[in-house]
Amino acid sequence: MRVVVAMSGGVDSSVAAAILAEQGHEVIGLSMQLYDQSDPDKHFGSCCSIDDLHDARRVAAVLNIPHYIMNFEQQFNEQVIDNFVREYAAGRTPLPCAHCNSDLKFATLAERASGLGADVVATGHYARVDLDETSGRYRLRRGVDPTKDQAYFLFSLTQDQLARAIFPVGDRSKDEVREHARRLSLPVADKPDSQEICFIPDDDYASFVARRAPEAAHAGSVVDESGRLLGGHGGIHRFTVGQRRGLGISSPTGAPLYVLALRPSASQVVVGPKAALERTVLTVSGVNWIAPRPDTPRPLTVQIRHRHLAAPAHVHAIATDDGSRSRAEVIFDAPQLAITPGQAAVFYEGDAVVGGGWID
RNA sequence: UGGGGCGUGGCCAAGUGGUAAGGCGCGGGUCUUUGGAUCCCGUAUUCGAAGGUUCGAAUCCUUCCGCCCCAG
Repeated sequence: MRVVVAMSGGVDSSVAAAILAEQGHEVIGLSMQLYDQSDPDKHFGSCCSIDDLHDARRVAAVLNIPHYIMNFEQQFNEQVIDNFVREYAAGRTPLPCAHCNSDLKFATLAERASGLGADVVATGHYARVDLDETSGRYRLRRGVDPTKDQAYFLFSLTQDQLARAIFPVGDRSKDEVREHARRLSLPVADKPDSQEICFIPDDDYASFVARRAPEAAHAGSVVDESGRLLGGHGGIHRFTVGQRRGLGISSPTGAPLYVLALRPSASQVVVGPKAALERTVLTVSGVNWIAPRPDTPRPLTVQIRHRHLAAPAHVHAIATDDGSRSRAEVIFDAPQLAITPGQAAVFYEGDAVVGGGWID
């Protein structure tokens, strides 16, 4: 079978390509160029920098597979970065990796793959996909390595996308993947794991947002739940629900303060004690159902951020104004801390992703 | 000059005789393909200065220094 592998230049996607090649597939390596690489003053983060593209090319050479670089600057800008900036400007906390996956890797890239005559697209994600014979639907499951599982970032993949997706490292541990890379002498075998936001060069995401959305980056006030003024801030985009550090304010009681909510229209940051971060109910929009949609409350577990231990809850679809039922309500059995608008709430049944959506 | 208040780590600040809370900030760590996210650890031998009382003082007394408010 002809397979396109999205190669980021990291260990995981490199080993994914290696595994497929070893299995005898006709593997084509594809890398996405996401930034304008012509500006020497710009240096980029952990994914898809010029160095990463070189790494991908070197790995492809070792594996003896063809490798192409496709320019995705415009799409990345429009679908990932613009969303990122817009969300922060609106007082929400974006999850760019999820957009990058669904909108770029499994949408645009899959399209290009078809152009190359490939049947499927593989990535280095720690997740698994299989066909549920009884329902005829594809299932998305967590990766076997619980410390590296990335199913959370893939919740918005559609049945069509899942049908053509392969995750070769999903049933391996990170250690096994690195070992595999060393055995093949892949030049990226000991490359550090990526982290942080790949398109923010210096960790200074706030300036990045302020540059792209100056109208949203104006000063405002920090208030408590009763509206009492506690201090000022340099822009609502600098904060996220649940945040403790960086407020620069001591509470009158001496207890730590956490961001409870952001009010973009008033440019207000609302803070309060940790206990005030607890919520039992949330709603999500833009829901993608991978398993059949539950129209009545169904017991599942729900994960509200990466690295959050999915918590027991009842989930059911709710109708929107146009009746499309693209929203859902989640009622947790026990209160959860810092449910953050803009993040994804992903529903699981065991290790299978039932669906997920964007927290309102 | 008279009256009042206050001086606790870089900042806010609790503590009024029993051997320096807490928060912010900062440093380090954990975690991490979202979050200047969370979480953890560290951060004043010393309480404006000098004396005194006491077994023991940031806390009581004396003097001095500095700041603030009111009066003039």
